[in-house]
Amino acid sequence: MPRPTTPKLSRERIVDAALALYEAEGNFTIGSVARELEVRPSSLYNHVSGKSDILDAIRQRLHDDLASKVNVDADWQDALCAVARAQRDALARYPWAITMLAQSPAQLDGAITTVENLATVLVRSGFTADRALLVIGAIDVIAIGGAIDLTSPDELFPESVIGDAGELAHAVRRRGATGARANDTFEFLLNQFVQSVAPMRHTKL
Amino acid sequence: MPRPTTPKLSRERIVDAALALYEAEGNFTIGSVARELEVRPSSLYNHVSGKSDILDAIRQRLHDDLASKVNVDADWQDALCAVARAQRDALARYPWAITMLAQSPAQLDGAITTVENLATVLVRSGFTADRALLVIGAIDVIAIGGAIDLTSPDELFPESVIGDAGELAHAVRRRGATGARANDTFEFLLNQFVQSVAPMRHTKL
DNA sequence: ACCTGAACACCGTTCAAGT
DNA sequence: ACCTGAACACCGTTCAAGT
Repeated sequence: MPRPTTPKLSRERIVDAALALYEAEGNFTIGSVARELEVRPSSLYNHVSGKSDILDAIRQRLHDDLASKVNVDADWQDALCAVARAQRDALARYPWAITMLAQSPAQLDGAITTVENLATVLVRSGFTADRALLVIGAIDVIAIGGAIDLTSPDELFPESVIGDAGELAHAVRRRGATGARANDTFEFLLNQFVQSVAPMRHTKL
Repeated sequence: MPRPTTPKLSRERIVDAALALYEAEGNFTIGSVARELEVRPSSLYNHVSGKSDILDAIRQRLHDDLASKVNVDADWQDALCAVARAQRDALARYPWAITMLAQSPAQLDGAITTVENLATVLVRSGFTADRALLVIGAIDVIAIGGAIDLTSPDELFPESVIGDAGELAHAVRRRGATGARANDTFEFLLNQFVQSVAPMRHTKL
């Protein structure tokens, strides 16, 4: 049945399917997307120019997702922490995409509005524009690093490799089990950093 | 000429070639490695079990590289900064490998000795073991995030998307051009963090 | 306008055949 | 023990052929 009255495919449906497969399996092929949409692989090329086009669309969509999560109606500490957490969580959902997302952060879409909003909050709170940019950049680094750390194995320091003695052994063994490490690290770093920049307001560099 | 007196291939030579290709091109195929070594693709399978085996070997090697770069004969601030910078630089050389490296940090090799050494320095300087682990974890997050940030385009906020007005426009325009942004951000974050943990020594949580 | 089937170059991998 | 060539299943992509 070629040429149905209502098209079986659309760019959006293709990107949806690819993203779903990516979330579920960690990757996708043209063939798997086609199978998902009950279509032959070659059909996709009527709507997208190729796999890289699909990847671009996914990146676009993830960036929009990210930008929409930011609430800037809080004081500057909360705004910074909220953005950092939202970004880390969003990035952590798609660990395979972290590098991809970081490669072209602004440019495309809502990413820049996030930055603009944050900058406004910071300047309003007494940061110079230069310092605001530094702080925002640092928050980004924390979010990205935290996201990757979140995808690491729970025990960054497994028993087998630590042994029973040494400074680490005891401390590591004291810690709760699952997923806690990356969260603790992230919150610790984020809080330390945000606190540390508080004195930067209204002072000369 | 099958079966030369001295083998043309070895596991080491294969990994060397793959790593070189990865550095140069950002990826490698079994075929490209074989061509580099003037051999047919199937020959490789006498020395490695497959492409994933080569990737594992590369990861192994990068981790060893990382561990060897750490000097722990400094005071704790310098030790932390040195490790962070060494890790960021090493990771930045292989942006494609960052996720891969972060996935299995310890386990394999010298990575754990880096952590042990750092922990020793920190505890000697008055940190509890628990806090030392948190600090080391945070340093890791900073290094990883900083490495990815380093691979981002120089202008995280390109002119085209910023416009002429707004808080950002002026600050962005004031900044020097190339590669400076990521470095500034990294050093800023690193210094802020290291300073912020100084008061943690010899105090109760 | 949109789906299809055949075809192409390429990929990783296996394995019997050579020496 | 180690390299080779043929073969396999799979990948992304193109394009003439259908309606």
